[in-house]
Amino acid sequence: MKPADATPHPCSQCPMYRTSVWEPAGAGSVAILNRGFTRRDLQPGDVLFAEGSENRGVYCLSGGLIALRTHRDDGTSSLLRLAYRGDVIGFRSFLGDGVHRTEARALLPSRVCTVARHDAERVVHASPPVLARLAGRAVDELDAARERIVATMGRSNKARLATLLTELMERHGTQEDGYLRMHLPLSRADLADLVGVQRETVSRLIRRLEDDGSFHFACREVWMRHPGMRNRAIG
Amino acid sequence: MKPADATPHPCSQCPMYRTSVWEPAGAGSVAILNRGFTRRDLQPGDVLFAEGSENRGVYCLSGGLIALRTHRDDGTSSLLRLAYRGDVIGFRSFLGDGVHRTEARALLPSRVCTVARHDAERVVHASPPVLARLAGRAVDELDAARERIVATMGRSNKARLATLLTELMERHGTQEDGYLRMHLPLSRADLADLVGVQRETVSRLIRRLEDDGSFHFACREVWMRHPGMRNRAIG
DNA sequence: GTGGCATTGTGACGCTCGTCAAAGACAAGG
DNA sequence: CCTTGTCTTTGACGAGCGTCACAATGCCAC
Repeated sequence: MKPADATPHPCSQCPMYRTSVWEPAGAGSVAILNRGFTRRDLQPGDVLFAEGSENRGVYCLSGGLIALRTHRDDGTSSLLRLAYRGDVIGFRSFLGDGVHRTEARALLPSRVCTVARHDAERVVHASPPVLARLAGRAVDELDAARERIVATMGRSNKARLATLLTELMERHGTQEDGYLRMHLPLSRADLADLVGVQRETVSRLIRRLEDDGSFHFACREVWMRHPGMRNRAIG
Repeated sequence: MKPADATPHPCSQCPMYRTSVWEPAGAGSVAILNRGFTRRDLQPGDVLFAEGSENRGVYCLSGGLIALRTHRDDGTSSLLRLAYRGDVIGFRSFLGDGVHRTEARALLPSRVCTVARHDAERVVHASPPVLARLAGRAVDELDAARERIVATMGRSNKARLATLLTELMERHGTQEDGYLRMHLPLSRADLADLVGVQRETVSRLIRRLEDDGSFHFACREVWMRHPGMRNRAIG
């Protein structure tokens, strides 16, 4: 039989390996991981899992952008979270009741690493530190949700939209002679969900941000004044 | 030496024992639990832990009512959660970075069972199912926070206040010739925090609920029409 | 009782946002 | 080309809410 280090950890080549939830898996768990590990590429619009469906595994996003939404009975939906590289999704239903309460849909071409549910359960059972990391992810999500609640009560819609755009710019923006520029990965309706207002209001908030000179919009193209360059307007 | 069952589980007499996070503790962990287990009674206004303080343990509420708040830099605060009997608090910082992000303050006379942090860590290490239950609690909190976000976007302030009052009535109300009556454990400011509006708006929402005939208020005394008795007004 | 102090209710005002409606922009498909 | 559907913007209107101000109430210590 080969020594244990002959079966490398499936995430060992991943840039997010150090903070991966699977990183603490013991030697025995690595074999399970390798068996239950699959990769999948998603195109924009592809659904990784549907709301109400049964959990089939724990997903780790190795690249791209995935939106987690809930749908209300009146047909409207709420965008609850954006997942980027290194984020783990599906752990809520994995740790909880086994049923997804959100829909995961790709907004950009994305790649997810999946550990099938049964194998994930075995790994968690054999390597409790993996469970501890999953719990840590749950706490992070809880913090984010509470931060959103607090921000809703304490800051104006315009300020929250500006913050959201700044965060998006950090992830999707590119430098362009003094400005930051990005192609918005979100529709106006999605922006509205994240800020907590109606679509039309987002249009008006965008207009007011442009009036302030901090942003310039052309459909989904956005220019933003570099942080620190507060004296020049855009456009 | 006595057999293992000579040291009973410290929660074994608790009405919430079956769902307690400590219930799955193994025989060895029970000894640790008994050593690190303390009870504490809180009076209204007493602070169990302060925002920004270091986690000193995991707290299980065996009775009463505790409010978890965050404070913003402008001096205002947000009431994030109400904890009742059986709820576990302090696990966020225990599972996370070790620093409380909320303040826990008793609203009613309360009793908390505490497992000191060091001992809790040893128990979790020795009995992974305990960690799984803590993770489950984190997921529950996450669900509650997301539910609140979704409700904020999808329902009117008046409807959310009515829902909140109904939930409070279920816990604090007593039957009174066809009505439910309770003494509100929350100030108007706290109600405002939970609904997500200003204090004055709560006063006006209350007036509108009274105009509808569904509630009657006298300071902190509240009467509510019994669910199903929709034909009679109150007052 | 009296004097603070916190809590609560009320009024006025202005702004923001939700809602409804309509029109333009754009891509996909026939 | 036109049609269709989706996304986005704009306008008009009204209701609701935040803000400020002030009065009323209740509570507690003295």
